[in-house]
Amino acid sequence: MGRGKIEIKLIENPTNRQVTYSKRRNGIFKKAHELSVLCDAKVSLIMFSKNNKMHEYISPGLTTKKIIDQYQKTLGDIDLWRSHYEKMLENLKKLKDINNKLRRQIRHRIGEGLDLDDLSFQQLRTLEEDMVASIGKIRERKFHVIKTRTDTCRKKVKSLEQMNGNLLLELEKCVIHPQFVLHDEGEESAAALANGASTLYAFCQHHTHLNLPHHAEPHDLRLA
Amino acid sequence: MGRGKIEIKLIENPTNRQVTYSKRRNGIFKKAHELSVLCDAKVSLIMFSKNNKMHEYISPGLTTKKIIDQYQKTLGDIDLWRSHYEKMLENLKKLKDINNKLRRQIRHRIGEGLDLDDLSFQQLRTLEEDMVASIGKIRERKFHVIKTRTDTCRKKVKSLEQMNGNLLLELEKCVIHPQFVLHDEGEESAAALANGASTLYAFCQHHTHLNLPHHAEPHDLRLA
DNA sequence: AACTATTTATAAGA
DNA sequence: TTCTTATAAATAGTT
Repeated sequence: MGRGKIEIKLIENPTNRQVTYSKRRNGIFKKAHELSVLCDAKVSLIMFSKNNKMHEYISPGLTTKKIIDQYQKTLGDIDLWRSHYEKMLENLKKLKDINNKLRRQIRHRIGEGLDLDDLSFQQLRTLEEDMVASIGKIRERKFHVIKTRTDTCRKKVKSLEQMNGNLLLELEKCVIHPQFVLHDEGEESAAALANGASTLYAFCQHHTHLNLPHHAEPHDLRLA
Repeated sequence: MGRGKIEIKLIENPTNRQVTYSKRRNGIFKKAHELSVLCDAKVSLIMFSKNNKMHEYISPGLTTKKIIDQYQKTLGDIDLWRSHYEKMLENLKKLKDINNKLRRQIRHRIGEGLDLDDLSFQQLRTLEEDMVASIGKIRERKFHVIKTRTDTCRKKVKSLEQMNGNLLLELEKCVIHPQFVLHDEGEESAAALANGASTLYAFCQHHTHLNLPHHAEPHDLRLA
């Protein structure tokens, strides 16, 4: 009904669609109202546009709630909410069961007395074997972590030793060619040089001791 | 629209009203569907005739429940059901979370590689210590079970030995006082007695071997 | 939002 | 109910 016939399929043009929605919505509301009056029918008409704007019509003297209540009552036992609700309850129960089983499993693995009581001898043996295997895996992982750590540490040590060696070489050059050191202080250079060199050397030794513990393992390793 | 114009007021004639209801209902449903398709709108249309017959239309791919939910949400209705429902959803989520945590804990205790990776060295050590302690408890329980078993077994053995002894004594009595045995068979009693006695003795010995293994441990114990 | 040529819905009759 | 059909009503495209 209009200038041309249209196919009943989504109107792609948004403006067009919006206009049609608006016009037809009014048309439907009018028809709903006419039906309500002409036939004394109870009509609930709820609609959401594509952009989720809501519009509703409800027969005079009624509320949407009343209609919905009657609707649910009519559907009776096939009550959408009830079945949904019951499914959720079931789900909750299942999850709780699973939870309890998991907890029990953990308590078994922790070795809690009361829970061990309901394991058979055979089950105890299996559990023990499992645990031994698991501990093995955990230790493996632990040793891997240790190894990684010590490797990293050793690399650091090596690079520091190298650096130390280089520094010492540099220092020796300074001692052999005093003109590169303390040249600002003029006549005091000899004494200052002797002093400075020994201090620097001590410094090197000190840091060698602190940072390069070749034989002492780190604290964590002793605990392992 | 029809042969004549009608006033929008209750149709008094019931037949007429019913016919109009039927026709217009179809018309409205058709319009509702067209609106759904043309404008991608969500439409819920519920109606009750004067005699409470229900009819509904719902946009394709939707349920009346969904529409009503959205309706309530849109109105911001602080619907008891909704809050209840949402609490349940929350509950479900929490349970799932707990579930996952428990599973993770178990996987740690089982020593699953990927899950161990996210434990620190310190955590690994703690876990290992825990496991060792747990294994200790499991072993304790196992040994307790073993002990109970062997004790029970020994008691059985003792009582059976006793019984055996008693039986043998009884038997000896029979041999010494043949009048208590086979007295029904009259003249054949002497030969029967000799035969019977030896058979009974063999029987005892046989069962002693089968049921009283003093030195061999039960199968389960060897596996422990 | 108003107009209007057309299509669609439907009241009344069969 | 369903079909028919004259007519009222709705509305697509246009302004």
